[in-house]
Amino acid sequence: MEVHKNGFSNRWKWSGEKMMRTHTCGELRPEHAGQTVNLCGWADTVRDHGGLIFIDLRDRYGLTQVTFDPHDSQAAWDAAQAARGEFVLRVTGVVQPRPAEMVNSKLATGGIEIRGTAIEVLNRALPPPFPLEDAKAAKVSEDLRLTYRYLDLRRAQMQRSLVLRHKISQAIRNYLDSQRFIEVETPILTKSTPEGARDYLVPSRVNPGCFYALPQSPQQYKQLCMVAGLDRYFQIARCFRDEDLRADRQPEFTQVDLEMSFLTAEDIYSLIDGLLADVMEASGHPRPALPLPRMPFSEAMGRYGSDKPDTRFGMLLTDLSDLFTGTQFKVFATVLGQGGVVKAINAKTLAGASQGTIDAWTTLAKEAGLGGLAYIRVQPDGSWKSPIVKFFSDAEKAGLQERLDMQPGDLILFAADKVDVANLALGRLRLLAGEEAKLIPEGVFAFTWVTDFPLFERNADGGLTSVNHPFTAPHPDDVPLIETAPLKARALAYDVILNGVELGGGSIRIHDSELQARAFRALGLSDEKIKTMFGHMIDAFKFGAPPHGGLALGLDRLVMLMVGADSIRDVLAFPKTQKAMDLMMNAPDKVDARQLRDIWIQLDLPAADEEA
RNA sequence: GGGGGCGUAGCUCAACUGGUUAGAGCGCUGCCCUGUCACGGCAGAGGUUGCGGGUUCGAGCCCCGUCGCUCCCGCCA
Repeated sequence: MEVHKNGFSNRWKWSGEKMMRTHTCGELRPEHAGQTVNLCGWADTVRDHGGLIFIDLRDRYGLTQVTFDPHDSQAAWDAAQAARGEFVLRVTGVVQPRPAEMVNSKLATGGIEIRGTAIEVLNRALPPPFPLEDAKAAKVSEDLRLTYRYLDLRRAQMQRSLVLRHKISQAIRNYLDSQRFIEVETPILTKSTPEGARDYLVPSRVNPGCFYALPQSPQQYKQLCMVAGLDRYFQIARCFRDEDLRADRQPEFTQVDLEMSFLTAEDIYSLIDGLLADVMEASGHPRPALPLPRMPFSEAMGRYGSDKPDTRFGMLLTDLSDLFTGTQFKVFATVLGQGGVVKAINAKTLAGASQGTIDAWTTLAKEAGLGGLAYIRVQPDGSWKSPIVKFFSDAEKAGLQERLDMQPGDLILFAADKVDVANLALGRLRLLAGEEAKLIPEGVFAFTWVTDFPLFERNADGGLTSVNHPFTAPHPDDVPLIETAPLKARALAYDVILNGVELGGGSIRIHDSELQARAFRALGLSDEKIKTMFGHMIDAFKFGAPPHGGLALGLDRLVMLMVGADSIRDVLAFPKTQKAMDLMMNAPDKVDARQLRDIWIQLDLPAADEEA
């Protein structure tokens, strides 16, 4: 079977006379010479030379040049004069190879052109409000592109992204099918739960005062699928979270959600390793070496200052606490005396960073909780320029020199604080400095697993929250810590990271109702609350729940990284703005008072907004 | 909720320190043009400088507010 450059097999062969087109605009080659063809598409450009008119006809598959010469057909030439950009056209003509000097090597179809004998304007078009050439459209303000998204999506670049997204979804489905997974759809109208993000709520007409929630993920359903004995479940599932947006966060997004029974974490790692390798291949990238690298959470935080380490470059955090034990430098001595740490990164080549840059980084370090940002500039002659080195002993200087491998041109940035604060601050600075120093290579795909996440963390109210979610199994060695030292307990939880972006994560779940109850109690949930919120899960686990676990991958982020986009908006057909608006549909919008009455909603808005 | 950036013709941008009639390229319209593929040439139309208020003899420019888009923190896996 012939496979086209666009990746789609050529399954269709038109011959019926009712068909509007015989070929697509990306298909014709010199071997089609002499054939009479029909093409349909949009006028990409119209170049009218007076006597001779060129129209580049465009569809999803490519671009084909059609010529209209009055000697071929006076009527077609007359009609072609009316064509304008983005008109929808159907042309009839004869495929003709181009003489060597007229071949357009930039076009897949550049070896031929169509000598047009008839043209039909299927639809006229207003001039588009912004240019549809990729190079120009990339600079157009995004709100305009979003308002006319159907035009933005005509661009080759956008179509490539959507096609690749489809290819990736297909690769994932094929892979999981080959691994005995079955795709199961779970409800979109479901129940609100207290953990996690803010829910999108949907009022119930037939149950006054009650609300569904849109799922933040199909988490509970997929676990219940395991209790049901489905063994291996997956779903390419839409998820909803009512939180503020980012370049990589939309209010609705898509997860590759999966769950399996009778497994260990190793089974998940190798399963997802294979899946990601297939995704890379489907995206036209080389398959990564397997198994993908792994590091424990403690190492990610300690060396990269992040739970989603960007392993494309070094500049790792170096712990200098032991070197400065007993130092005369009061700032370090005080921190160390209180059980804190002194850590540093070597921002290679950035000794010449402007004071403005250093000031900006200092501001950022303070936002991260640091008291200030100490630094050393290593001068071209190897000497150190710094407000703090005068406090260092010779031994301390020698130790720094050796551990940080300080070379002329280097900039050393110090953080002295509680370990979590120092890691977080240096982790952020590392990313900025790495970018500033151009240390982050293009076109590299650095995957890593982060394993052994903590089970709990302290929340703003001083209580405990699940790092992952409350069904996450503790590490078997750490079960007793749930009551005695919950913050020290590790979880059987893991994230998979690509280039510093969290692609997804998951865990082995608790399948024992007793252990699950202990975990809920550690979170400070009352027995009554456990029953109303999670009673169905506890009940289910009493009926023979198998050991199970799983993971969810952010499909939007995965596709974004595969196509090299900066935002998941670029790989979504119809994304929302930062204020969660759909500018094309103008959603959300006000609704009729009667609709509100039906669902028992009464608005009590500030006076300024009382229309509607 | 907080901090930063942006907002001038359909699009992308320019407009000195606040100073006369707000310009350019692309696009659009008309005419000319038979080998272009970023076609070319000539002519032309097109502006509530996001919106509201203020300062000033005078505001695209300064101040206050507001709206929209965007990046980040908080929030969110």
